Amino acid sequence: MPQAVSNPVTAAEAAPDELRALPLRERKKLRTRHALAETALRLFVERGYDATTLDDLCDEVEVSKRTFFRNYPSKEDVALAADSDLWSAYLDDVAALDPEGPLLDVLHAALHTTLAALEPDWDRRFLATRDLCDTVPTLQAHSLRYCHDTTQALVDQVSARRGVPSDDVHLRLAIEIVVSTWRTASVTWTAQQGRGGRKALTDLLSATFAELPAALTFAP
Amino acid sequence: MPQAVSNPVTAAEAAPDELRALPLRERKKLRTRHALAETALRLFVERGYDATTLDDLCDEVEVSKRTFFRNYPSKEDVALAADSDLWSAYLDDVAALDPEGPLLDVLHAALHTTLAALEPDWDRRFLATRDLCDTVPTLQAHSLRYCHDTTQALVDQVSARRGVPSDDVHLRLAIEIVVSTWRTASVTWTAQQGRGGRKALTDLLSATFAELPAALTFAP
DNA sequence: GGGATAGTGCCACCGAGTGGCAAAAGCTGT
DNA sequence: ACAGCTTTTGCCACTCGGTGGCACTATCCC
Repeated sequence: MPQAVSNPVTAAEAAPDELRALPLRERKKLRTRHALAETALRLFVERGYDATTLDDLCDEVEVSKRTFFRNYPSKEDVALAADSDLWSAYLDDVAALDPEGPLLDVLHAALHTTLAALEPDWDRRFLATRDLCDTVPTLQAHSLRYCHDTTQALVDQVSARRGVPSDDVHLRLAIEIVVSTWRTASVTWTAQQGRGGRKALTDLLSATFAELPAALTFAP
Repeated sequence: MPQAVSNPVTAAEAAPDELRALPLRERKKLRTRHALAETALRLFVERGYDATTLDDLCDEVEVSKRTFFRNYPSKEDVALAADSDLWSAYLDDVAALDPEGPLLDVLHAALHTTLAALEPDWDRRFLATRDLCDTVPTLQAHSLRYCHDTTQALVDQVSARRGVPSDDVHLRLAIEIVVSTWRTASVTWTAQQGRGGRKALTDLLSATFAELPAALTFAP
């Protein structure tokens, strides 16, 4: 009697190295997690976000809806996995940093570090996610919530690290500006369909940071 | 046989002046709109956002759920009516403005104009809304979407008005910074439970704008 | 008055999200 | 290899937010 294999590894997406280390159970879980995010992004782009039900997605990935919700708290979150990857890596990187010098420069530099370390196909996923956000209001909303949560987490982290009170206006302003600058750079990059890849994005980021002083006195 | 009055005016919230001008049908509709927003805010604060179902709300206001959705597109939107009031008034005010001088100053001044013109009880509603946002993630998300939509609308408006291309980096940066500054001031105001009322809020806003240059070079 | 024109209520329906429990898969010992 | 334990999964029933359709009522205009 042939054994029913529940989660076979397809030849295409074989052995992702680091996974080999983990126990089998964890590997399986991570694999369905990735399959869910990947398939969700594909379906959302192909058929549209609203037109794709979670039942469709779960059919495609061959898991139950219950399993989906054990991996992602909501339909929005699976669509925004690329955002989540960015911000959680960024928070880790900033935490691992030696916080010397002007805050804006430190956070700017850390962002470059984070971008450089993301997986190669993050570009594509992030770009697709941005397109989705531009057409689906609730995705835009939740994407902005990620920014906001990151802002708050950064405020807490920096305030704890250096002796700044967490309600310091300069602290919050500076961090809000960092995130706004990132968003502006990313909007510009997205507007040109991500042309130039990640290098173009990081260049754009630096250029946008450089324009901050001029923006304060901008008088068209 | 006693006539069934569908929407009687309670003594407490009588004749709001300007409404008298409108045709009866519109007046009724506006009244249920206000009742929905007012009651929703009260119930959300009293019982919690998630614990309050739309059926509860509709029972209280004595309208059908269908009628609710003819007035507000979602549960989030009725909770964020105060945000919506602010931003739509702001967009109108900026549109009616003569756009001379540094953009940041113009938009800052317009925000004061808007705040001064809002109804007296807007303070209370806005403060309650902010508290809700701090505990309900989806409200936070949709509140941020309002900010983002306003940002985008301002970009379009200013770019059309003056000869600036709508993808100009300075333009977007400046407007993002205005909104970030507002959010920072409003967070500070909320953190102290809105002490000092609207005057304190506008003072805080000016003070926060004044700290922008210092924030760029902030080095704790 | 009477007919056009909203706005409303009701009903059936879909999809997102949750709780509970039994089955299965993986991880131990021996 | 097998029994016993833990973790993960699948299934079921359920709640609630949100939509479409249609009949009904209230307002408006003549």
